[in-house]
Amino acid sequence: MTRSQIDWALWRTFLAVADCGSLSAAARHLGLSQPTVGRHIEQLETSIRRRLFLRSQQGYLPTEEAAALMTEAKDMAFVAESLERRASASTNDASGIVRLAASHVVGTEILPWLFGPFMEAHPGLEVELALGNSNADLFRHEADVAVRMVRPTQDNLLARRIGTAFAGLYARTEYLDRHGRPKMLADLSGHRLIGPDRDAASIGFLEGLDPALSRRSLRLRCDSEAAQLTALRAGLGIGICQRGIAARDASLEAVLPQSFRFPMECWLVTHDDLRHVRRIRLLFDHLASTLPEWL
Amino acid sequence: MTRSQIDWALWRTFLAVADCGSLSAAARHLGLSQPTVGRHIEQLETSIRRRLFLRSQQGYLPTEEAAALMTEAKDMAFVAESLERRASASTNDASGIVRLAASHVVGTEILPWLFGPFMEAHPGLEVELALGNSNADLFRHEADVAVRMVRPTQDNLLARRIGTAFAGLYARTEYLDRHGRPKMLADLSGHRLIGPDRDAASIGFLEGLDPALSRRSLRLRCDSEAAQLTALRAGLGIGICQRGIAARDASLEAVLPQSFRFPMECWLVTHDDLRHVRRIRLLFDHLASTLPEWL
DNA sequence: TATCCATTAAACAATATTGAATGACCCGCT
DNA sequence: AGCGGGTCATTCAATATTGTTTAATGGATA
Repeated sequence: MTRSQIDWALWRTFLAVADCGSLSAAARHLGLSQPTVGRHIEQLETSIRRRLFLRSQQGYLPTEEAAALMTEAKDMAFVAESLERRASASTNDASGIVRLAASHVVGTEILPWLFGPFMEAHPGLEVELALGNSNADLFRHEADVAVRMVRPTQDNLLARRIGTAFAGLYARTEYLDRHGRPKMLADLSGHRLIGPDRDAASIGFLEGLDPALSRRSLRLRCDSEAAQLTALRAGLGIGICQRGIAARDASLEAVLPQSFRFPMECWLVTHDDLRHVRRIRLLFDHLASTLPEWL
Repeated sequence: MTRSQIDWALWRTFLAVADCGSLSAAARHLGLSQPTVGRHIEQLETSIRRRLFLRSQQGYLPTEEAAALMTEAKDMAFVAESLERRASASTNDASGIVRLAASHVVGTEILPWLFGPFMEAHPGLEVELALGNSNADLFRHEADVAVRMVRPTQDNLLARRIGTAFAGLYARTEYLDRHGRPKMLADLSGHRLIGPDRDAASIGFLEGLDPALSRRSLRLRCDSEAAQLTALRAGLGIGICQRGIAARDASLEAVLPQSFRFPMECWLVTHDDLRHVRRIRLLFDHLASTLPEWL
């Protein structure tokens, strides 16, 4: 069943020391004393017969071996946190914490607008937003519900198709007034284009749309879509934006809307076994009903 | 960083009690005494202000709330185990435990044959086989390396395409002697077909190949592919089998090999950050070089 | 160079955790 | 009905863990 011999608590202080960089800092963070934290590390090191930190008067420096364990230790922390969160609220109460994962853009541009009436209706509920682009978050227990733009493949996930978001090219009206409005795709080459930097997925996606849209053809490159959006709004050039978001911004104007438009399926995802947890169900259903009109 | 307040060790005994069904059994299993296990549960329950077990003289029965936490608690155990395993062996030693995930069929029919020379060459290495059909195992830290028949979608995974395995219809020669050899697809309907039971993915897949292959057309249904294979070998009927496996079994004979043959990409997958861990790399490379000829 | 602020390490006392032992209970079996 | 095997709860002493305090060390700063 459980074959592990090492006290799980030791991993927790291991993580804290590695993150904080010193016994003392970790101790403050964990609410323990510096000697105990030191003893925990000692204990862990003798258990695994391996040195995890280089000691110095300036703090504890993780060895390579310790660094290799960090991702897993973090996972452990995620699970613990999630476990605690789920345990602290009843299954069928409309109270507790719900953690929602989404991309930066969706999380900043759309979601906040949807929470007003929801939080009004359920005063006991707390919502946490975990923004990022990884789809791993549901698996790593970083969130209870996720808004995703790709169809989830994993089983043991409950997914509902919310609708289709369309993305297109947009630019600030002032920019277009000054630099002209492209009439055809070829006109784009003369423009300041905004797009991804080194994110392989996005670049590949862009080139798939039109081979002319290589990475080098972009004048402003940034992997943060939120920053790209702000750049658009600042009038720096032409870039990709979701139609729904652009539509709600009077300063933005569509560019070549008929020749450049691609759909993105939008999915709402949660863990299978959380289906019947009241607070999660509430958020899930609320998003399912309100999100579509924002796409 | 770590917002959890609850001692991680408590979750460990929580899991043990829920799994074992009683304080005493859990205590034996954990190497603790029955009173401490009881105190742990008490402590956990007061921490989360929720009752996790129904007490009785016959043992501790998990409440619904506790049941809802089980998957996560198990995940925690997986991570802890994996952490311990990875920590106990040096990054650049050819020693320690490597855990390999694969389907039941691959794990029973192919992999054992590949380990001989490998374990000979690396006496310090221990190999664990985690057989199952879920692709979640890498994520849930159940394994270090996985053999998968679908292209892995997650990022932060290192995947190498091993080759293409072909699957086709096969039956035992005796069966075909007695019941005749189908000459065309339509002939199949008169035969005893062996296939999946309720596994939605497999059923959908089968129907996609040929609409005639509905679930009802199957005479022996079982979700275990290994059992299907044994049924084939027992001469119970016609079923799907990987070409490589069937080729090594003289009693099996291909059925309609030209009209029914579908490819499955075979992938070797590991975590990104484990690329440089010696023992994992060794297994990965060994499989990459020996597996293709067995497909 | 002297001082201050951070760190780790060591020693000892306070505290919390644990285990052993016990009694009470329930179930199934003979 | 009585017995054996399993369970849980309680008590108290043994033990292990923790915190406090101290001293020593290194780096930054004036």
